[in-house]
Amino acid sequence: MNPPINPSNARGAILVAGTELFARQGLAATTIKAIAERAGVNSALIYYYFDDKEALYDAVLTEVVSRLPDGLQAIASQAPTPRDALAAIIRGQAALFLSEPALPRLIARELADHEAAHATDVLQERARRLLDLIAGLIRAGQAAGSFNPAFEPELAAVSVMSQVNWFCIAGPAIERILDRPGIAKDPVAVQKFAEHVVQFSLAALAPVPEAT
Amino acid sequence: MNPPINPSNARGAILVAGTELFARQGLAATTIKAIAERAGVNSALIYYYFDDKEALYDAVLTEVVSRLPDGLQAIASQAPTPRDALAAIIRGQAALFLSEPALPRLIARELADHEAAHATDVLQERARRLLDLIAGLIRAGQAAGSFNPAFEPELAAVSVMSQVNWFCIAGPAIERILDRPGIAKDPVAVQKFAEHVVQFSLAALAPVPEAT
DNA sequence: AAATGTTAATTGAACAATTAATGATTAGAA
DNA sequence: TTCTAATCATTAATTGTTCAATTAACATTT
Repeated sequence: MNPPINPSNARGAILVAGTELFARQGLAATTIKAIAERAGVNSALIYYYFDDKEALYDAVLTEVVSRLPDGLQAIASQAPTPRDALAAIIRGQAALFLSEPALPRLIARELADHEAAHATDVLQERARRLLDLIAGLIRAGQAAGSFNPAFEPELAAVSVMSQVNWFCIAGPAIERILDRPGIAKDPVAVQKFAEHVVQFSLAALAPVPEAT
Repeated sequence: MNPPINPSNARGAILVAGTELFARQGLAATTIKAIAERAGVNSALIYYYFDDKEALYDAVLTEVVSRLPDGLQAIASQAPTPRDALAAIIRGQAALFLSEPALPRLIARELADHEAAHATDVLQERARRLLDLIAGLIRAGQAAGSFNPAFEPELAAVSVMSQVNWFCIAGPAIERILDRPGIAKDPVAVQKFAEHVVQFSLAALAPVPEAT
């Protein structure tokens, strides 16, 4: 149904250019002319393929989101225990942000623009499935005695996801603040942080050992 | 040095209107005319008080940030233990976002715009102080044996802060996804989540009880 | 108190540049 | 030929910004 985006044809080039510019500058600050120039295309051609600027923005957003692999459900169900499943999801989410560099910035903009939300449905549906998956996993782990039942599963799921999400969205700022250049875009460093999140989250969810 | 912003004079009204509109729509999507109308002021007056649109944006950003109470350092040093200090900081950060509703959205935009960053210095300096404070606290707790020394203090600090930050920035989306309206703006609900973050983070940082 | 001069605050009108969007038109392929 | 893909030229509206002119505020002198 969705032909894979091909930058060598005009429509694909427009989508690619739009993705980069919208991610970098946002909807309002990005001009149709700039997208056309970057795509090596006449600006009127954009209106041949898309209704208007907003429609192109929506198309970019859904394109980026739908290009993401969504095997997280499968990955989780393959894992032997809730702990392993959770770890795999965290690693997978980090890999996902690495695979699509425009994603964190587009998400940050959508969050800030939540009133004039654009392609919220597709983005939000994905987020919902992910949160439900994690919350269910935590619930299962609690029932099995491998997670601390004191936590509300939904809130704990937010805690888990927020770490990777925030790290990727605030990446450039974190690089400067911690004075560790590359930590947010270097795949090794990102995966290392994901590993830290795994340890941190599993430690948080660990059942309390019959404390006094 | 900074007279408190007074919405009853023109300059203050412009700053207030600018804060709301910039937070809601961003720099490029917000027009000078819209700010002037909202402030009940002629649009040319904006150029009497500020050099240009960007200067107004910078002024808004520094205004919002500098209005924030920054007693976190004091709060932390008053706490008897690193655990208490960390808990107080988490609660304080949540209260801070509640006190300044425009802040999370402005931050999200600055993060997305990090190349064309505007008033990064003032915002970043605050973030740096906060992260350093937390990392130092974690280090101290590790040295005292009350925190698990396996964690890198800086990364653990990011993990702690990211939860509240993400919750406040992604608030409206979380409301819809979890189908819990009000959870992101209702002070009680936000403080409840902050309490969850305290429990989650302290559990994560707890020293391991001599496991096999 | 009244009048005056001086500075600050505010406005209306206009400008130049940019922008999104259209419609007519043309090259190329099926 | 007929349909798709692409360009050119243009438009109509918006935008940030400036500037001269006007009003309000205020201290000083009469």
